[in-house]
Amino acid sequence: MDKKESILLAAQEIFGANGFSRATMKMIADKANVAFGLVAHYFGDKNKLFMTSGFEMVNSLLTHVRKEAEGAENGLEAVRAFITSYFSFVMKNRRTFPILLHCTPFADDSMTMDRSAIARKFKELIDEVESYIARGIKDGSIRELPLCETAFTIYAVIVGAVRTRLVAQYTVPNLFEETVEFVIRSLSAGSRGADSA
Amino acid sequence: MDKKESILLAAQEIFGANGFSRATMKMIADKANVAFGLVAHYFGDKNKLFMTSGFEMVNSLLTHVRKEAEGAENGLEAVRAFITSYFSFVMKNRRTFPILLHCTPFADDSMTMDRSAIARKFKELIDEVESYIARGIKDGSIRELPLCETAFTIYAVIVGAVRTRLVAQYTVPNLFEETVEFVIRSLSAGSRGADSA
Amino acid sequence: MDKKESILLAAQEIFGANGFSRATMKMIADKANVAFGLVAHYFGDKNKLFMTSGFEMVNSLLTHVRKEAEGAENGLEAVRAFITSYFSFVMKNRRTFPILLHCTPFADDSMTMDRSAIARKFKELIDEVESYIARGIKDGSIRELPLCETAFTIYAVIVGAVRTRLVAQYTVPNLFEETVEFVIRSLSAGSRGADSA
Amino acid sequence: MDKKESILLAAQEIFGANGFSRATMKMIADKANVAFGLVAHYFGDKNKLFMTSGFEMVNSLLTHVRKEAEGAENGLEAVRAFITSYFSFVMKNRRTFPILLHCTPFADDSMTMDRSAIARKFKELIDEVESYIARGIKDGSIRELPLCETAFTIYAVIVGAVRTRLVAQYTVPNLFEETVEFVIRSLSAGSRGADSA
DNA sequence: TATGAATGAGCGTTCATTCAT
DNA sequence: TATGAATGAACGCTCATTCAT
Repeated sequence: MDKKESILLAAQEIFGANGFSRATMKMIADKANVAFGLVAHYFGDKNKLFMTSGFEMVNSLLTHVRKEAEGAENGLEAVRAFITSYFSFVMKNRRTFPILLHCTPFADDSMTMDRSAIARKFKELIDEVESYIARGIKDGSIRELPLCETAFTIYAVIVGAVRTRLVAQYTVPNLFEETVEFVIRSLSAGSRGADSA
Repeated sequence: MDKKESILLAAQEIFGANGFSRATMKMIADKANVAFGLVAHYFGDKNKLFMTSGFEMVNSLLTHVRKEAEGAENGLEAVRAFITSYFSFVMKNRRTFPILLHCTPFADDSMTMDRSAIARKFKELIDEVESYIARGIKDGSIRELPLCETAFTIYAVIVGAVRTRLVAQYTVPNLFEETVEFVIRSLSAGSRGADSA
Repeated sequence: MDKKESILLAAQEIFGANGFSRATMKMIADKANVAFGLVAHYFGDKNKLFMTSGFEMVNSLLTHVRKEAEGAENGLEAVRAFITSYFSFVMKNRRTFPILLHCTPFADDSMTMDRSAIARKFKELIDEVESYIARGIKDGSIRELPLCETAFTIYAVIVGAVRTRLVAQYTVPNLFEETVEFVIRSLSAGSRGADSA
Repeated sequence: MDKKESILLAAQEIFGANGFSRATMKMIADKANVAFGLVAHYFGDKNKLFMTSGFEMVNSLLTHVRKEAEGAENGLEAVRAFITSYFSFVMKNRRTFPILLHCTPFADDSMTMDRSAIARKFKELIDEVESYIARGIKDGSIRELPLCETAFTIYAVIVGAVRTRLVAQYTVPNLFEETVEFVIRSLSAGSRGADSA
């Protein structure tokens, strides 16, 4: 792994664990085992490094969830696949994922950044969900619901659950599994919701 | 309004808008129109002021939602009243509420604070939801569901929706209303969920 | 004990234990159990309080040592009585005496104060010693020695011993007793010094 | 002279002239003609800089006095050489030596520092004196005296004399010379003390 | 490509002092 | 006599940034 790569990885970990403000360039350089001058050399200032770190992560996430959802048999199952693979991506990248809790339009840290660029990027994820819902309504697996609001609500559920798991660290054994069922019940066109699951 | 009170109000606004790290004592003193030395005089250091600001807010919130939920006819309606009054409290206190997006076990900022005190305080809110669910299962208005996971999921939905509205600022016209229906559908014991609503 | 008196006592303890810079008006007010505004009310600013505290102490010391030394049978014994009573005064006032380690021309703290006033005050102590030496040379109990240098050296020995005991806190069991003998041996006109002791 | 070195020198002067509390990092940086951030860059915080400044000085002192005392013909002369060279070191380093009046177990400033580290360092000086006394008693140049108490008393005399000269600034022409004779008389095994001198 | 010396704005905090009550 | 609210200068310290090597 070359030094540039190790800086990016270190940045994701440090920003994820500390947020933008508390993270320092020196912490990142130390974790990457490079001279701290090299960080600026490759990535410019702190803001740019933060954005680069976050965008690289959200692109990985998008690639991951799209691949999992694309084989779904209907819209409802595509939503299920999206949420399930989202959570599995979170757990697989426990060390670096938290950068997205900071570099997100839903995050406090983002409030001093280039918000529109971040918002546009994350909108891709929500649009993905919205397309599954549209498909589900068409194929009959999802009941008639407003597209935009429902997509945002589903993403809000995911955001809330991930924060509960990674940040709040309350012990809730089957949180992720129950979150999936919670959503499916609410969407399902079939009587009695997700009982069959 | 005396100066002590105006400092607390200013602290809630400034912390809410900027988070702990970016907020400065000077910003708070300026907004409260007092000398910055007075802040320390009344509230001690920045950490204590942050905690005091957050706890005052969560206590107001608790009082508000409990009052609204206590007259509900059954468990399901109590959940509805909780969420509805939670959202109305958020909108009524748009300027000061955001302190709770930071002084929360679900917040990035809390990661350097006295997490257990915060976590205990917010647990009161989640326990409130859990009690409504238990009541709903008993009275037949809510289907059989795991108590703890469901309570946390509902709270996660609320957290996510509030963040979407206050932080992300995407334009989603009926987000709060649809969030309520989304939850009610998923909980409702009746066939076809919340169709009657 | 009235409040003014208790403030002075508290000031001596706090200044003695912390020195001028680290001592605060609030520490003094707290120890005296009075509102901190009262300190300034009675004693003016911090500088004046420090000087007042020190001068009150050195006057007590002067009164004490003069009374002990005045009955001595000869000059050498007067020196002995001076040193012995000086040390006994130190130990009897362990809590308040250390103000003199700070409000002294030999102290670091004094370097920003009105040095001449302090120097003049302490010169009274050294002049006292010098008068005993003069008397001893005249009555034959002390050998021929330069008056000024010897007086200062004796006072330096005392200063050093008190610092060793009160500040350095090395464990030296008979330090004060041996210090007295050390001085007497060096002064004594008799052959073989203080052997008779 | 590089900047690191000039900071250390400036620190010794500023700490020496003002003590720990009144000295400021800015004063030191200004005297060294560097940005104040550089002080922290090289020496960490104020406490560490103070300790480093003091320890560098005491090491120089130890090296100096040991070299002077090692050629002495007997124990008494070793004591004389120790005191004489101690005083000459003081005068040769008038600007920087006073740091040792503050970074000493006998100093008021030390009362908030890591006292044990300082105490241990200075004990080397006192042990040096003690070894000379032991040698003198053995070779007959020094009378029978308690080792520990006498060593501490001699060091106390030195401390007191240096304070009189550097801090109190009374005019006492031959203070250092008479201090040496004062000690020698008190130690000397020969009849009539140091009369031969 | 790689280093770390050097800078100084800006932060939280302390505290002597003043003054209305 | 007695109180403590109110002020702001000054402090130690952190850290992003620049730049010569």
